[in-house]
Amino acid sequence: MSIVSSIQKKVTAALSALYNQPFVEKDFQINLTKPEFEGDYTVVLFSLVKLLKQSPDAIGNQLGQELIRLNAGFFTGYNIIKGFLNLSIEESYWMNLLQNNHADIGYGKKEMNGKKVMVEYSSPNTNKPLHLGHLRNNFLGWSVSEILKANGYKVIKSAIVNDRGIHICKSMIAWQLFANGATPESTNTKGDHFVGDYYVRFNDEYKLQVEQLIQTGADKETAEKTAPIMKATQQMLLDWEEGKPEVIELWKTMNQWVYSGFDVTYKRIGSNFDVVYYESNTYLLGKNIVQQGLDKKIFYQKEDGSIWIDLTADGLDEKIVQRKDGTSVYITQDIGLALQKYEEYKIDQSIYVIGNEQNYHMKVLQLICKKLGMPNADNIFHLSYGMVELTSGKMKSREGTVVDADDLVDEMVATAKQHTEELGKVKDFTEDELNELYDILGLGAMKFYLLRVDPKKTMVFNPQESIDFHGFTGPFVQYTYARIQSILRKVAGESPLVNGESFITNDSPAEALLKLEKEVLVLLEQYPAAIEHACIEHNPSVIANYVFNVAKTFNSFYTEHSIANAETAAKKQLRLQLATMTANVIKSGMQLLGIRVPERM
RNA sequence: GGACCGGUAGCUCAGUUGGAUAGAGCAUCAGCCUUCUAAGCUGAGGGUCAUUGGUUCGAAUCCAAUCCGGUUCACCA
Repeated sequence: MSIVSSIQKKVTAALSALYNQPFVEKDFQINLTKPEFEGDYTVVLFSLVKLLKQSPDAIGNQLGQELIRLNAGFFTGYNIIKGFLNLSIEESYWMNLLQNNHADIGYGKKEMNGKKVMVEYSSPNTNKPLHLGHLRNNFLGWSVSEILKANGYKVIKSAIVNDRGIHICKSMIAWQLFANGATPESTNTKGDHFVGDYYVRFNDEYKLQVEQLIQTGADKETAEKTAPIMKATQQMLLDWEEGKPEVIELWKTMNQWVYSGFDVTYKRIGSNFDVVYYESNTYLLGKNIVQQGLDKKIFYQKEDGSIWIDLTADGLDEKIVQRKDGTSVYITQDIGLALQKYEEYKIDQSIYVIGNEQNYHMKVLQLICKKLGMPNADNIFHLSYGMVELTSGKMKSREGTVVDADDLVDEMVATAKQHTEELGKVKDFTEDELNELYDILGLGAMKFYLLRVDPKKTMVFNPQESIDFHGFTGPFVQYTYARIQSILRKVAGESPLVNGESFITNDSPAEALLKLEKEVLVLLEQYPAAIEHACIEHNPSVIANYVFNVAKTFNSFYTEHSIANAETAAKKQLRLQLATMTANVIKSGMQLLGIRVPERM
């Protein structure tokens, strides 16, 4: 139990005893005491004033005395300033916290709770390579999965691959027209980039044809519909749906190119999936659901045969669920897949990591699932995240203003290399060790950068300034870890110091905690709460901010006080444990973000 | 036009259930390497929390209106 909730309990008990009436935690508030005042935690008294009709000072004094009377070994004193009751905590509490948890690698993580969650993320299109926006999605999906695991959930990571449809046919047509049989191998190009180039090529050609048609007198709309390359693409989609062998063959080949490219990127950034759904397999799902919905009169049919649902009573629009030609639409597939997920895995919760441009769509999806009476429809959660914009504006693939994922990774790793070489601290590393370090640092910087911001907010990336390695960054946190490891390595060589040994012994009683030591401890105590908070909010930035705070606070302590050359043996032992626990929390927290930490850097 | 999201320091972002004098990083300026890694530390300057009104002991936080920005409202996916 966290110290805040344990104080809450004690205060509730004391109040009930004093005033002979029941109190709940919401009747008052517990905060960390501001550093300028004496004390550790503060009870805000104002809300009690109303309930008890007494002055804040009177309540504060009664409560303070009662708390100390009931918890003699826990609270050591109190003071009241302007309606705030500041409580001081017995030092042994912090000593015990450190003593009991410093070596616990699983500190802050919960026992398995028997619940299953599916996290769907990444969900790429197979017509172009991944860009910065996809990276945000991937890092978020991964991190949220790790956070759920740390909170005791069993997590199934899934992806739905958008491998069919008109956009896929566009790159296929362009390849047929312009490639002359070129392949990723023959051009020495990464497969996803190779296909993406033809997608761009399609758009260039299409634009050209539309302009030509407009010049010969066609209006814009007709031109866009009748451009030969577009007509060919539409024909190809029909051929694909009919299963025409040469189209299927080309489709398979080109998708395979993309997958092999994606594999490289996913491996590099550390994404993987337990289940991969392909839209070419799922796009017919949901058709029988439409029939059921029609029978139950949740859906209705228009004269032309198309099937709809009326959501106007819920403040939304009317939504089509099946076309007049009997084919299913996007939302129908999603309903089908949602149901399939439940049936296959019996999941308690289904999380979709999808950009906020789909907020409306996901709202509709959930509502329809509810109306259809699907099990667990209430436990569908859209983890909606904001776009990554550039300082110059939005990323647009057609205007060539996308930040390519592979390029960015390369750049980050190269920057890591450059910094490392300039500093010259790891000259004895082997080639392999160096490359691993560059990866850890480069990717760490990138992931931290994308995860430290609240997911739901649109964020801005400046390609000129790129991503920093100083300050509120991944490498800053990694550096703190590496420095601690350096000390621990050094001390491990000394005998007879045993790492797990208590710093409180009979012949050397515990010395008072210094201000900076205590600050670190107070923060470390909050780690379990941070993990829980991050889970409830589905928000990795909680962890990123927390872990930065820990690193920063530890660094202040580190420059001020020596660990290996502490004043006394007991102090040394305490600080070694403090450093160990800090390192463990950093490593654990970074792992929740999908970021590795180096032993040296 | 309807719905949803956002607006906090020059820039990028925190800010818990409404709590004490609104915080970090970058950038700028001034310091700190003979002692555990300076990718670090210490300090300074920098704010009409978009605006106005309301709720109350107390508002960046809640409510209303307004302004600005974004997303969305397809027989596309």
